Amino acid sequence: MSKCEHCIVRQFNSLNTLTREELVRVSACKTGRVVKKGDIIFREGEALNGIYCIREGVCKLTKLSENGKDQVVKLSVKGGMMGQRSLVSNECSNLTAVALNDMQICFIPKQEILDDLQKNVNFSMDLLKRMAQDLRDADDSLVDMAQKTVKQRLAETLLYVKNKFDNDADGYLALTLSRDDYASIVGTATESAIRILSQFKKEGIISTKGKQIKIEDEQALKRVE
Amino acid sequence: MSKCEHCIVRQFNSLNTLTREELVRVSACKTGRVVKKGDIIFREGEALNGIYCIREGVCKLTKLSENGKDQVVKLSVKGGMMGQRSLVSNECSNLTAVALNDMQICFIPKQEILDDLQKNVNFSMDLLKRMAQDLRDADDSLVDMAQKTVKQRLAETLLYVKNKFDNDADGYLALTLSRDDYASIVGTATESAIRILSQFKKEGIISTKGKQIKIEDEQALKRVE
DNA sequence: CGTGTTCTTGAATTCAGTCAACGAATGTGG
DNA sequence: CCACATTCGTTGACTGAATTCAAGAACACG
Repeated sequence: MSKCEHCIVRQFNSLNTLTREELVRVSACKTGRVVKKGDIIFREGEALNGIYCIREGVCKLTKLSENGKDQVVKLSVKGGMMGQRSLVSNECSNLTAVALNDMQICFIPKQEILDDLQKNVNFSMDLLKRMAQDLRDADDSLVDMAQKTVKQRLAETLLYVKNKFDNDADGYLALTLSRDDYASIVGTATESAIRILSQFKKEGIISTKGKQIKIEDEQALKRVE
Repeated sequence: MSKCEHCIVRQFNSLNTLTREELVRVSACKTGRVVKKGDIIFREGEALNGIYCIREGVCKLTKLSENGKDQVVKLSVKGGMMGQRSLVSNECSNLTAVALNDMQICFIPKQEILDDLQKNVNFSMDLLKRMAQDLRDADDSLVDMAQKTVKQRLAETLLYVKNKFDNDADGYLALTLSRDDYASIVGTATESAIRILSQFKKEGIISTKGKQIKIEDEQALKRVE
């Protein structure tokens, strides 16, 4: 298994602030894992005992609402970390992580990270900064969720996916999500999401091929109200 | 002005992890301020240059959505801190703070806090923990916002206010909010909030006297769906 | 091939937002 | 202290948005 100190993915997250020695120690106790599309990495309510670092692939972090529907709270991608929040507050996971792709992830045990947090101010400050950013993002999403229509949120989600994952060679969104996933990100019923997508299609704003989506008129999406 | 090292409010927030000397230094550079009900403490987009510590009173943290409506993201109370997120990520404020009561607040300049964050691991870890908790709360709210009905959210808000602020001598909620505030917490139109409140009233779940609200049947509120 | 999942559409219904109007409460200046 | 203006709370009627239920088509997979 490759070593953390040589891992390029690290540059995208807080682990980049660790010293060489710290990385070597982390590397020594980490474990790798391959995850297939659709697999659950961890579940809401589960004790995590460490953090995950995503080497490859994408996953969704969801939370089950009381009415039994999953709500996607965040998408995590290559270079991302998962489980920091639970680790820091010493709680069980608040979210469920499900792979949207085939993935490769690393697991770093809790104690190692806690030690580094205590000893390396750069690390704790970086984690603090990223948590602050996550908090801002969450607040922004909250406001969108509360104040915008399903149509607006879906338009924003499409733009988000395009910006974050770009297009594939044919111009389709590089990250392919099911209609269900879209609905669960936007916070609506699957049929509602589908209905709006087909409306966008009719208006020439997007085109589709199976579950793949191509954005034809980005400006129009930005103008949706 | 009273000194931080003697301030009892500190025990409710991260400042409690500071050493006596650090507190003395903080105390020396802090400034106090009295804020009247309805006053704006800081605005979205404003540079904060420090953090606020609430000595007395309650305020709402809101964010303006694109459609021009304010959404309440959080209520901050006695002992709470505001502005940490912006300080940590070195950004302008993401939220507007408006006093719901007459308040007393203290302001501690940025540099002082940043120094302490660098030097005192207990402090940075505590802040990290609290930020993690805020993030969890935000995620939970997000899911509620996305998946629950206005009625459910309003019921939860009433329960939240009761639990967090308790009742006054007559059994009315100790924190009196305007119908507008309730609507803005729940993320709905004022009339919708009013309509549901009068429905609760008709069902004997709550009673009202002017803008004051008394919860008559807490269990019924918990059962709302 | 079936068989199950995912996608799609229709119709009926419920939910929530908007506009309009009015009374009650609150605050202000004379 | 009163008259006025202003805000806040309340309700009705209407419209549009979104959910639900139902059913069929397309697709994926063993």
